[in-house]
Amino acid sequence: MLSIGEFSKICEVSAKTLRYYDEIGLIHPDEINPENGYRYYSIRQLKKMLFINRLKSYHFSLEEIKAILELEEDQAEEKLCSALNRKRREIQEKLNAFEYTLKQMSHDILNLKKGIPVLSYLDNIEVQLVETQPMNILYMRQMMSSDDYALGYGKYFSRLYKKIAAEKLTLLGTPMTIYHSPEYNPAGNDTEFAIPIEETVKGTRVLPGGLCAKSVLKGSYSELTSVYAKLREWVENEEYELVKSPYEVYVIDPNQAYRCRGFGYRGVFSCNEKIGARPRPDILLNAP
Amino acid sequence: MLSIGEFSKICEVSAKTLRYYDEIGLIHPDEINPENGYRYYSIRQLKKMLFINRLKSYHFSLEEIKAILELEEDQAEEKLCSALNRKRREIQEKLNAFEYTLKQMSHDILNLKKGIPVLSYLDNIEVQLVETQPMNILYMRQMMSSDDYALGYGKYFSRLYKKIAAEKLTLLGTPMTIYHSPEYNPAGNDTEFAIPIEETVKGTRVLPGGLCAKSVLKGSYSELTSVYAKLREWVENEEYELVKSPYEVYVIDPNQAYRCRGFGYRGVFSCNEKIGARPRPDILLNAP
DNA sequence: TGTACACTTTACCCTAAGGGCAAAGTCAAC
DNA sequence: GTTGACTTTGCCCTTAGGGTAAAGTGTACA
Repeated sequence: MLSIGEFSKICEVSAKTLRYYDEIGLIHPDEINPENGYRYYSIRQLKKMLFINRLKSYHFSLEEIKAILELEEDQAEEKLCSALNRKRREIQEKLNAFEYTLKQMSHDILNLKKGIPVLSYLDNIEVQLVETQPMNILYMRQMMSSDDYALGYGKYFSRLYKKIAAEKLTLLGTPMTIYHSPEYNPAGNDTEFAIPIEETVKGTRVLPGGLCAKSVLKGSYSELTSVYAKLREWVENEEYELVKSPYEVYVIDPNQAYRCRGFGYRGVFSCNEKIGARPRPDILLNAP
Repeated sequence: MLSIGEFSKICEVSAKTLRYYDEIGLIHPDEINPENGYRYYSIRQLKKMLFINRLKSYHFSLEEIKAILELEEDQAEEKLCSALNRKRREIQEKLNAFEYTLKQMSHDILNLKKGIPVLSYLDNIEVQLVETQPMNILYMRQMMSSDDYALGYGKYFSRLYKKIAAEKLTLLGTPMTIYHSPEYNPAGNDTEFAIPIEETVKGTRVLPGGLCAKSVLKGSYSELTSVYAKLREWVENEEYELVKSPYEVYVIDPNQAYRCRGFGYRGVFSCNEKIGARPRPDILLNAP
């Protein structure tokens, strides 16, 4: 039998870690001297420890590893395989996120070298007050969690486009999303996907016109929340008040980088100076 | 002025987070009502908050962000730029690590589908007892931290190869590393890089022959520690004892995946049953 | 004016995977 | 018998906040 120090050196794992793993029930020493509490590991346990290390290197949490180790013999292989596949997808996603981050960072670094501050685009966001006309839209309304959005844009817009094609309707503009939830909630947002069309059929409604604060964003999605914040800032400064669901119009394809975001506001100069924390979606909704 | 709730919604950051940032001195509300302690943020602070969010998305820690925010005006741009470059390299490294992990996982998954257990290679590690001959080696000995190894192999071996070329020496084998530290220490290991040659010149020594436990690994570096463990297991079972610095011979290029690892052991059947926790580098060192 | 409810405050405990340190007990070698 | 290496448990620490509670505050509405 090996003492904890010997076993730890063979496995290249610290003694502290081995004690911790014992505590959480991941790997229990084969023998514990009842007199002094010394832990003794058998060489048989080496393989288990190496397996744990392997799974750790695959970024499984200790809890996940414990679950894998406790699998019944007959289904172990199958479940391990599916766990590996799941984890591989997770890592692939993180990798993609890193790639995206790298792109953004490179963009910022390039700008900095040219002497352009990182957040300079904020000062370039122009907010305009516009009067919009009512619009006939084909829509689908759906609760969307924040995870759903990436896939959701493609899914729902392509459904709408299919319907337009199938029923030979007349396209009048680019797609848009209308956010009906009073505030952003990662768990779920009442989201409306819409495309302006000519005909009034089942599944269409009129998006009313009116006074609207408008900004056009040419840039990546990550800057969208800044535009949102800038619009709010403008609205506060100009002493307007948000009165209906904000919406975005995708000037180019939603999977591309050009977007246009608008809010519906009521032009009431005498109202309270702060933006209503909860927009009241009851008066009018304006288009950019 | 905006209450914490209003500011939090505009920035899409939780109120709890804002309080935390106040506590650690990252962003302090412009005004605090001395009567009730209510925090009030000005719209001017929006930009700072958006900047913090941007840096967070680049995986800067809050401490790093704080340091960046506290930079003097005149050097801010330059230091920000270098911080971004540093962080970009960090992320690139993580990305590379992820790519490597994905490769390994795919390899394991493929094996599992064929019915081959993940750690099956462990059972295929053959340990042999061999008698080796003394060898003349050209060497460089260096303290190496665990971070240095990736670059170190290339660096030191290429120096040795350059010397061999410059002095027209005769190559007799592939490169090897000898680990002189009594046990693995991430902070620094006494490491010897060596290449067997014919001539006895300055910078050569004789690597003594003798009894040696030998394993050949065909596989990725990540499996090396398992081979190390397997060798120790074998040595214990056969009741040998480690007596000199272990070493590795690179059958193919050290940047490729074939390696061969050997230990020097003294064939003493009567000695204690456990592997010495610290090998005693004083008797003999054997070649595979 | 009273009440209900939304909002804010501080305070305390929790996370994952151990690291660091201290005090006390134990083991093996000399 | 002594020394030094090893082991034990226990406690506090780490990141970036999340969750909850109790108490105080602000505002809209009847």
